[in-house]
Amino acid sequence: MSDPLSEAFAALADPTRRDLVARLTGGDATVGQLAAPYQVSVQAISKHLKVLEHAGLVSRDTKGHRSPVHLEAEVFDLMTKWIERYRRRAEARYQRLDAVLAEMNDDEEAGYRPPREERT
Amino acid sequence: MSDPLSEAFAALADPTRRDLVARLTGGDATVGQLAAPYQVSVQAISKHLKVLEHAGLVSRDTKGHRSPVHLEAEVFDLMTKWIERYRRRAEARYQRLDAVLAEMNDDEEAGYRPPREERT
DNA sequence: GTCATTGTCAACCAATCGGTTGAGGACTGG
DNA sequence: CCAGTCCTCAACCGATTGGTTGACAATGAC
Repeated sequence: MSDPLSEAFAALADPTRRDLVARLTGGDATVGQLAAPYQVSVQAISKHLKVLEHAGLVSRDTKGHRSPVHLEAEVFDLMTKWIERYRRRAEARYQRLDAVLAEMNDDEEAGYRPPREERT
Repeated sequence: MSDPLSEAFAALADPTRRDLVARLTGGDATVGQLAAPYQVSVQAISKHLKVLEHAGLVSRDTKGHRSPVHLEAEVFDLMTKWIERYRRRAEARYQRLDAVLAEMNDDEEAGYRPPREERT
């Protein structure tokens, strides 16, 4: 996968993982505590946490087992920024089309650079 | 997949699809125009657009073929709200832990409702 | 030191995904 | 009407995903 934004979005595309994140806003928790309410195996939750961790949404105090998991705010910012940028542009185009034409022409359409690097 | 938030996040987990969205902020476009810059087949892009459409990020004027695709802002809001909610809580916990304890206790931890419905 | 608890690793499985090719449907332009 | 263009549908393929079970490493309690 490799790029941070893809990993972050993919991590939150799963309802169980979103639920884990939601519950972690209530405070750090161990894997066992986190796994308890679900019907799937502890191993499955462990995998989910690994995905969230790899995406940078969550971190662990690596002190042996029983290690608490806690939320990281940083990557949320990344996503918000991406979404907000395009959302605002989409709304702008919709609501006052001509008013934003100038802005548009600056960075879009002219000299398109293929999809390898993110249009950050 | 079924739930809107999962579909939206999953749709944006792919770099090509994010790039399509980014380009559509520059204005509506046909499938052919959208597909041109990439090296993959037109059919592949058509599939990507179907995913974006199904997620509600994009809509099409169904008038036959050569139909333009355009961005929908609404679902972006959904995602932003979800992310912002937890991001803010994560930051709050991190920066001024005790100040938010009251807020936390209101809706978390007491009476956990298993993961079927989203913790909206 | 012993032993139960906690969590991860590994192998496997069915389902989904992103891509391909091939065929065909539906407009558009003459 | 006919030809060509634009797009989608269908079938297939390899890789990834979310889940399982089983084994085992490491910590904590006594």
